[in-house]
Amino acid sequence: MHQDEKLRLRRLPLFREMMTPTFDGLMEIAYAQTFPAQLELIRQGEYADFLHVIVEGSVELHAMWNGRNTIMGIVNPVSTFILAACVCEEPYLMSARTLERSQIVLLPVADVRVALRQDPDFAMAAMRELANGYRTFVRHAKNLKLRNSTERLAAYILHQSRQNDDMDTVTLPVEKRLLASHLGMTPENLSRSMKALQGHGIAVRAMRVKIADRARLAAVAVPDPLIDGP
Amino acid sequence: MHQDEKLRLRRLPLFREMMTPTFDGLMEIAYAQTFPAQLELIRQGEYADFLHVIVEGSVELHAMWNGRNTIMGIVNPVSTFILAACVCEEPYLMSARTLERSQIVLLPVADVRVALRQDPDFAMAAMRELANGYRTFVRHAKNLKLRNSTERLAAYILHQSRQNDDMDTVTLPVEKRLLASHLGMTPENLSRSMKALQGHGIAVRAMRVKIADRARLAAVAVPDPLIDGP
DNA sequence: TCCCATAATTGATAATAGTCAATTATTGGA
DNA sequence: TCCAATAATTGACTATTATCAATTATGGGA
Repeated sequence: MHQDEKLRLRRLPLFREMMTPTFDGLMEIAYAQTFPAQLELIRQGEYADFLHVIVEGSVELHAMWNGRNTIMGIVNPVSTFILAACVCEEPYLMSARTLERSQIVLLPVADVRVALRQDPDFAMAAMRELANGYRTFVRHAKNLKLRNSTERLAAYILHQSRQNDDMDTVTLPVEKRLLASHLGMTPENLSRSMKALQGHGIAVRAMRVKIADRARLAAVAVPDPLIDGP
Repeated sequence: MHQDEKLRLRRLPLFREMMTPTFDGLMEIAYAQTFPAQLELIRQGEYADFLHVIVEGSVELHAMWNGRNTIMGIVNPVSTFILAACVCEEPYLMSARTLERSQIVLLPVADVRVALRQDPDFAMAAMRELANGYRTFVRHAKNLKLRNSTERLAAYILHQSRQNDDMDTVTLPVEKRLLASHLGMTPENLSRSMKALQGHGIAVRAMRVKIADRARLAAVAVPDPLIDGP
């Protein structure tokens, strides 16, 4: 663990407010590791051994059942994942795989649990982190149940734009087939939905989506912070 | 708050391990209230004022968007709901409505937050509660994305049986139209899926489902604790 | 016990989404 | 720069799910 990595971690909501001794204690036993692309970091059904913090690269959370597979989320730096399985001492519900070469900091769960007990600020931060994770999946489920696939895509594009300062051009952060899986549709259907939305305010060229008429796109998406997030 | 209500709350995972003074302090400002059926307790988009504990009756969590509506979960005694919105100080993502006459204990969020800071055992329990809620919705999303509607119904029936000591006769705990919404389908489709499953090991008479051939039903549902819960 | 409001079912049809196969783009390495 | 592997798109078709309308069943009060 280098000094500047420590500092980046320290800025995370989860670690920002914890006491310095607790933080330093955790950092001493933490280790950073660089993984190649497409590496399975976590397999669903196994038990948590480390809390993961992604420092560089990107990681996909996915789930499998009966030969089917779906992407449940994509994690970008700097953030933690699978805190819930660490707290519960129960098996992972999702697998995690690097999408590209990624640097990950690993914190042994036993030490994390000790730190949680010792440091009320850390505990409060973990609670907020868990509450946010909970809310993310409530939103995901609402999105799936209340919108059809074209509406989900429209909402996704608007939300990406919003995350980027309301820029009129959005560059999709992942391959379309991954995005399709995340949005709960097939790649073929994503393609057709994109085409359909070209009659509703967007223009598409490869990974770049230009929002030509925001109002028309919003009329399809009907954006809602209680689904799309703030 | 009567003494026996206090005791019932005290047995909940969230309150079981907290220190007695913290618990008693919370109970002093808590108040129990009985609500009629079909009463909207919480409206999505509003801010949390009370942590809710259902002591008797049942409550439905639902979400609305653009004129559409879906049931996200059903809460039975004795358990808490909307802890996440309390911790986050952010708006509710779901509404809550009594399904029948229900008794609910209300704990002002401000006091809950103070107790969380003061009592590490309570904080740890809250963390576990949030982690479990998180996992519930991960499972819900996996169920929606990986299974089709008949498979979801089959899995639901098997899970209900499992919850009831593997009894061969399951009595649906809610109206079919509510179950349909929870499972992400229309009532008409639930009806048709029930009929389809009659060729796969079940017999249905009104709200009673008899599992005649568990193996055949399981062949459709492919039960998985990582989706259906333990 | 009967009645009636409401829930559940059924059939017909439409909308939505998935599958398969073929073609066209794209992109990262030699 | 080109080439090959992979991703994306397209078309035809199928499967799944929703909608609408009509009918039948159910269960809680008078």
